[in-house]
Amino acid sequence: MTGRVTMRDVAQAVGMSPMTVSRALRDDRTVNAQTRARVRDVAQQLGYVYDSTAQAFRTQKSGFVAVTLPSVNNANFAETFRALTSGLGAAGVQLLLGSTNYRVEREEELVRQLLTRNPEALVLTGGHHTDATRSLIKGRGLPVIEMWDLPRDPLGHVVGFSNSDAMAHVVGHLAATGRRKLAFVGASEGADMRGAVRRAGVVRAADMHRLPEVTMIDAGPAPVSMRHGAAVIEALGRDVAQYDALVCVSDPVAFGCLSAVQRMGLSVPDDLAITGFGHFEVAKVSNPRITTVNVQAEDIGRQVVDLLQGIFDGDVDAPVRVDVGSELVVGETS
Amino acid sequence: MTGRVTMRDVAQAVGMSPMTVSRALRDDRTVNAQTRARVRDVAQQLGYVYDSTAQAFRTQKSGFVAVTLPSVNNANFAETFRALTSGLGAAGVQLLLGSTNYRVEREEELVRQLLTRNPEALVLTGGHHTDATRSLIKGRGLPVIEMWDLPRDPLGHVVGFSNSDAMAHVVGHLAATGRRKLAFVGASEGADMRGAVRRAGVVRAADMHRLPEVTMIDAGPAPVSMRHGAAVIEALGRDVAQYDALVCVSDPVAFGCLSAVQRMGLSVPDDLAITGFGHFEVAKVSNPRITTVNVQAEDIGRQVVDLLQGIFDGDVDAPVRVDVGSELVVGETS
DNA sequence: TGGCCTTCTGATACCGATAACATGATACCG
DNA sequence: CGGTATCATGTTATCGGTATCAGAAGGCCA
Repeated sequence: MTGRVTMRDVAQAVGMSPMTVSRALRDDRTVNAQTRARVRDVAQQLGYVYDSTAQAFRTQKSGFVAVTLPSVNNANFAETFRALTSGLGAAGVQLLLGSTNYRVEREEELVRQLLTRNPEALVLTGGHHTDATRSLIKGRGLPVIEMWDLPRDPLGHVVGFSNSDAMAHVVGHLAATGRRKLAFVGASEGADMRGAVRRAGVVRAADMHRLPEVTMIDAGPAPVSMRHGAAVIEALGRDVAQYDALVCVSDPVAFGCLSAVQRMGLSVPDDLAITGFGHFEVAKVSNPRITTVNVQAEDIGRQVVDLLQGIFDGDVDAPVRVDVGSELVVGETS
Repeated sequence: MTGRVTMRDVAQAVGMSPMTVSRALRDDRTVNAQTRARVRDVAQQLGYVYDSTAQAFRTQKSGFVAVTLPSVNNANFAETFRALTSGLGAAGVQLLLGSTNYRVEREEELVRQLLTRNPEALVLTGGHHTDATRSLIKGRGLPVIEMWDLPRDPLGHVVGFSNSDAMAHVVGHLAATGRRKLAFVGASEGADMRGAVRRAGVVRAADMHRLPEVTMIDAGPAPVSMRHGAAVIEALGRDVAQYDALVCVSDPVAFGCLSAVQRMGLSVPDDLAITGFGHFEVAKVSNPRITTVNVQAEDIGRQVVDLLQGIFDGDVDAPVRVDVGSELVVGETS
């Protein structure tokens, strides 16, 4: 019934004012060293727990950075998130995470919700948003970073790479090694914009290299993963042999395809090349290793952290655009 | 300079008191329907954004549930988290996520930090905590749920399964199919308690089945994944053929082992059986499919949501213990 | 007509920390 | 020794919602 322990209680116990307690707990040097120590001791004894909500309210600084990801269940996004957490955690900032399930409407809802927590910055994955999302964000003085893409018309800062260029490298590599009849394996057209950009990149690059039209193989609604890759190839059966190469939207999909292709007795890369995207662990360990694109998920996270730190320190005025690039990693499937 | 838009501003604009605005925005039916609509319109027009911090402060209800996970970059934990997010999001609760990197000291630090946000419940992964963590939690009236384990001496509620029993099933299966010389592939002894429990389960079960002593193969500090499994087997070389079966701490590790074993020309399961844990996607798609244990990560999340809902509704008094069980899934590697 | 109930709205205080300013005690200076 | 700098602490007001109680307006009944 005594309710929670507040600074007032601690103050009373040490015979000082709450203000002194506040200062002591924040290690303010204007407070006498002995007093500081005593306050800390007593606070500990009383089981005092600092109330960040009250602080956030009074100072109008929440200590939160809001982040949206399409999905946590994706090693690359998870890696970015990990880098964000450890980088910002050191700065005393907590992350507020939301996942959009690859849908911009869901993102809108999330942003609406996250903004009510008064975050000090907003980090969005991707550069496609609903108009409502855009207008929610604009006007407010809130720093915004879009990551994992290089949007044409950014909301604020950007840390990403060109999905389209990355795919062009993959297609260039395949063309150079004599592959001509390509199929792209990805999610159904629809919500997943990053997937769509990759697909478009493949088409454009194939065109540039004067390859025949790229066949689109639909592995189902996003997110698509190993089992979808495997299922769609199983459904296709031996017909898959008509292609020289399967260009997959991600490594998990590529692994699914690889596995299914091998099961039907075809040889990779002899009968057919397969490429992935993202440099997931499975691409390095699978047998054969999958040709893929390294996107430096962790680096994206780190760059975002650096940028945020600069913003909080007031060192950033103009919008920043960081291209972390990407890199073709030739494996044994091509 | 005008600062943020508050309820006061909205109230002024509609010529009513802030209290009425507050009620209107919360859809309180005691407010006249027309007034409600008008308030909403005006709020929208002024770009008013509700301040959850102020609400949390005044009502002493944060709208947060704090969750700790060993790692987000793990499909099973990510799946549990997804289930929690979608289940609790519907109830208007937001998740505060922290990852412990499989270390109890890090968990302690995290819990300390999370508690300052005044969460309405705390969901921890696993049943091993530092004494400081335990005392931080006890005493406070905060509902606590430990998940993914069935701890002997729980802090509060529990939703999990027996890692040890699950491993016993795996070993039983191997013994029944004539495997005798087992090796366990897992992380170094140390922080990861779930891994340690699995290891102990294997040893005990092997003993029970009168198998020779189980060899421990150390794949490095937690978390161990595909590449660690592959690396440790590569380092072992053909010596691996002395075992009848590799019992791996997780599916990714098992896949790494499988891949390395295949690369050196051995056949699975003819020369050697391999088992995993967790029913990860890779186990279903790999070639051959990996014998594993299905742990229903999503179900754990759902059960935790149900439990929390019960707690918030005041329907739960005594500590609840839910065993979601686990199930051996025999694949093609054994 | 008076009394009472229903419907809607307002006034006030408060949640816990802290910014901003004020104050009391000492020390130190020429 | 008066005056000013320095150090340590206290006082007051405030951040933006909302619980609680009070009250005005209108309808209904006997």
